[in-house]
Amino acid sequence: MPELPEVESLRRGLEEFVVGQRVRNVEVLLGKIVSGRGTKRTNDESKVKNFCAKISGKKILSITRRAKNMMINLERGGMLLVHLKMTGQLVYKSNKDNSTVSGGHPIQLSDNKLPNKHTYIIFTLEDGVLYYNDVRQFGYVLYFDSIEEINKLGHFDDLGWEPLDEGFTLAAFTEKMKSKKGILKKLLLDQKVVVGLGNIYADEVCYEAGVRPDRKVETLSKKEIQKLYNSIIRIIPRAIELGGSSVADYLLADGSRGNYAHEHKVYKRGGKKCFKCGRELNKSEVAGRTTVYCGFDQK
DNA sequence: TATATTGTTACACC
DNA sequence: TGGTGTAACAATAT
Repeated sequence: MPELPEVESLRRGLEEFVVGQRVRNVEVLLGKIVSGRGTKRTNDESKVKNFCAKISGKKILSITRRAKNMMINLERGGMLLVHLKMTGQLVYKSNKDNSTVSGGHPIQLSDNKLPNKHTYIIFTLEDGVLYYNDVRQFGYVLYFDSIEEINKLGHFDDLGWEPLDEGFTLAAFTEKMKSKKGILKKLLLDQKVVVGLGNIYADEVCYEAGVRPDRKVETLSKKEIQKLYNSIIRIIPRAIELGGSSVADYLLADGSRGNYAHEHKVYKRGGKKCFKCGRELNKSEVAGRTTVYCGFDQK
């Protein structure tokens, strides 16, 4: 489940390998991935044709990110908007040496041939191949002629603060939380408030802050809001630094696994011992999501 | 074989 | 309006 740290790690890795390369060829193996967002997508042949035609021959200028969206910026203003949703992967494999990518990091794909049955887009670049894989097919890779075209969709309109941006201050966060009601975890998962948290980091943030994820926001003290804020701005960069969380269907740009999973304190640890007090961690459903917290250390 | 899983959107409901 | 809950998307692990 790529959340912000995973997307940012992938962005940084890919940037290093593919920026400056020209796209030689594009092959789309599942049309719906490139034909829209949401649940009403279809395999639209004309959209697929347009997608390939617009991208082929263009040089990759940069890769940027907004929330969990990645933008692969092409020549003449064109760009790809990539959302991995839950199981999307972008894997770059260098032609120069099948076992390595630039930078010398080993690519751990020897027993994981590409393309595989979940490969839906193949971008052939000058020095390698970029694969889009997506087991559950919820993600998308869309082409736009300009950022204005994306903005027209209102795609980014409702996104809240980037947790790493200067605008995300304690004062602003506090004010926002004070204006809200409802379940804390729901607010943390709400991309309209702060972007980038998903089910893993929402639980991790609550644990580190010592606040139960099922607390009502309106009952939070100023100090608790501050703890939550501090946890967000500490955990997100730390996770990026470690290359994101390793989950079963997520790989880094170089094919390796992220290392943040080793630091998960609660995610996937329901029933296991709390690292602080040794008591059994509580697993339940909060805001419609599987949630793990310590009933003793989190108030 | 049934169930849990999860990012996001759509939509019904109060 | 704001907040809640659920379905949908799809395939896999358990």
